Amino acid sequence: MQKKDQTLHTIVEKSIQIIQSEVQNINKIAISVDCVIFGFDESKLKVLLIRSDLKNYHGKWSLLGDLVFPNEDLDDAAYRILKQRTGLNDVYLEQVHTFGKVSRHPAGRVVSVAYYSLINVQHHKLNILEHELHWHDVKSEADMAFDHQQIFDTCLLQLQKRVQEHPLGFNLLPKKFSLRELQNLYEAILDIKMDRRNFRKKFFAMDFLTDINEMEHDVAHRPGKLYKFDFEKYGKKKKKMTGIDF
Amino acid sequence: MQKKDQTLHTIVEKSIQIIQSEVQNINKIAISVDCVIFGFDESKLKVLLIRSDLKNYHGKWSLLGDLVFPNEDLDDAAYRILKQRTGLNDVYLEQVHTFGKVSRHPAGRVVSVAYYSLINVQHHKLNILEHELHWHDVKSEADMAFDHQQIFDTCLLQLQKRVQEHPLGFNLLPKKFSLRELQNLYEAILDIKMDRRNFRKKFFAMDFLTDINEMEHDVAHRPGKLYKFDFEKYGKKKKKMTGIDF
DNA sequence: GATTTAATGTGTTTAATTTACACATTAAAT
DNA sequence: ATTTAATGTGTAAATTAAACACATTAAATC
Repeated sequence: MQKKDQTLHTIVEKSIQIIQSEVQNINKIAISVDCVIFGFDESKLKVLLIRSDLKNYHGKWSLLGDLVFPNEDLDDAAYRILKQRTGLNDVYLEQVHTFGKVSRHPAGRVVSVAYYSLINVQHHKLNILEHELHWHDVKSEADMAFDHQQIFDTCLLQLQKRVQEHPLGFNLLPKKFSLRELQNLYEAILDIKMDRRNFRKKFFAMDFLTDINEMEHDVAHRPGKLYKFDFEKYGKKKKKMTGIDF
Repeated sequence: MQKKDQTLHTIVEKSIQIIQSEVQNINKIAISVDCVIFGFDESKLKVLLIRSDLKNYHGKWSLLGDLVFPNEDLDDAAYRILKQRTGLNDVYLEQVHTFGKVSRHPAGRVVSVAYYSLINVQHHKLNILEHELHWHDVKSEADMAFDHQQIFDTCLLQLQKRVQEHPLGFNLLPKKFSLRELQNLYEAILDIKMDRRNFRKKFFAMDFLTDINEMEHDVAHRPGKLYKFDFEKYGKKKKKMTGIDF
């Protein structure tokens, strides 16, 4: 355990050196990506955080990020981090905002491009204990390093907005899900309660849910039917969004 | 004229050198901002472009951009460009997306943060002829350098979305405007026709337009009433946007 | 100054969407 | 057999969006 801490510390220190060599003396700007990785577990929206081990930020939580390589596309850097930390390919990933205040990073000038990502926690069983990773409930405040709280807030707001306009949410669920799970998901993301009947009516009216004639198992009450989201069908219809409303 | 061209050419070559020194040898990443500056004139949505003078892109149009200084906040860099090119302070400015493909810029690795800006062309009478600046109608295709077409498209889409959710559009209009001008603006931005009566009804129902008891002048028909947008009143109400719809 | 022109200003009806709301049913657990 | 905790279902009311036509006004023209 001590040895692991030592290793971590070394890695972190090395990272700092790299960042400093990026920005010191030559007085240039380094670029990093930070990923807000969302998961959904036990009807709660979670975010994947890692312990920071920088001097000034010891014990604080940090988003998952890294410097962008000079010969690496920005998006590829974000995918690399996701792969490293979760072992997952083909995750939903979306760029949100770039944070570029001069003094946002203690090690020097680092401009950070923020992404959020949606993963199915069922598929992700690895690496959590290996690194000091932790699924944090978004409703409880985490003590975050740097400007990571701001980055997180921005990404959560973006997710809340997007999830009402596009069927992103399904990336957080298993392929097969009940309508209760779907509603719990929306309620967790938007932090509101919804009427069950109207919720169901709305989704059935959209006509993108396929009844797969299976039921829930292992629930201590009447089991619900399971559905899949028909992405193909969705892709064919395009919604014209027209309506001034503010 | 030849002399001006010569000067321009020198400036451009110097820019290239700077960019190259940013990225060559040391193999680092440079950061730039590119601004999509929108204006509204003669009932048409316009974008401010400049002639590119890079070898490979001679004669093509380019967005207004520059490298970010190492000790300069990202947003400040965007404001600096706007001030330089339009002479305007206090313009509406919003970050949209960061473009970071390795090979997007011919001079080396440059990651560019795209912003769009909304200005009132009435206030902007300067600098157009000085530089090779040009207000380009967004509905006619411009032959653009680099990936600037993509950056522009992304920003226009963002504007179209935002303008339906927030009262941004007024930044493109004079303080006092008629409802026809307002409708022309929305029709130009969204590239659709709207019903005049329903449009008026909607804006009156919002109750953010102040009747200032003035009329249009110099129109060859019955003059309309002029209004102001009450930003203060708007600031007090906050719209809950809740409704899954895709 | 009479006429033409090109716009402004105004309401109602219909359709579509959203919201509010209650009870019988089911499978598992006790 | 009973309790528990959820599923599954429909309707009425309210709100919002869409379609649609005519009298009025000031300037420009004849």
